[in-house]
Amino acid sequence: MSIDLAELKALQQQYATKVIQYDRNEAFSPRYIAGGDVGFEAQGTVARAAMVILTWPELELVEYQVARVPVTLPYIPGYLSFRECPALEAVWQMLTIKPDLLFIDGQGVAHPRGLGVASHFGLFADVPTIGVAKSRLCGEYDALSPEPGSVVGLRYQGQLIGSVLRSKVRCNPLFISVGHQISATSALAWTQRCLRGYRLPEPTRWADAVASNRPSFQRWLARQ
DNA sequence: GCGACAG
DNA sequence: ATCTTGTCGC
Repeated sequence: MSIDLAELKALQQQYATKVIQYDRNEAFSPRYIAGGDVGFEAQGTVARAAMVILTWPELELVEYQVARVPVTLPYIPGYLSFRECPALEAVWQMLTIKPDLLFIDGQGVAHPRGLGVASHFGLFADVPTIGVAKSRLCGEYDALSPEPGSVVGLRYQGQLIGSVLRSKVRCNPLFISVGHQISATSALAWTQRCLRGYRLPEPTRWADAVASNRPSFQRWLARQ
């Protein structure tokens, strides 16, 4: 049976109206901040989602989980959340510690219909989320200065939908956008606060390390 | 019709 | 995303 994109599109438009783009609670001090990422294996037939729990403000890894779920949809630009959310939901339920804030690898509202994977999952899990993408899906932005820390707005159809941040020198910028239950200002601020000298903020960096079993994660495992 | 296009 | 080694540069 073929994929009914028109149906998924209608769902996105419906879900998008439920996304909260302001802070759930002003000036909150999170205890745990999480990161989520999804990879694929077995010729792309299985989605492998990883989530990590870090303490704030130390940003030390205290828990990680990995879930494998059969893929039900191919990658179609603009419909990524339907492909990755099932796996993200699976790892989410495995966590013994639920975070106060979750960073997701991908767009939040910086999406043609305002429902990137960070927003879609935040809505489903009812948790504040921030979308941190490594490349652009839609929108335009002015040239970015080479200095780390420089930021410019991401616009789409006359609206400000996110921020383009040079998190590290000589690295391509990050595309930050509201996921759910957070303001655009806070989304950018928390991303900056979670930066520790690498291109990716710690939550997303660790989630990627776990999902891909990178050396940094292997070393952490050995020390446990 | 042509180019763009998260992971 | 994934397939994959070395290599140039800070």
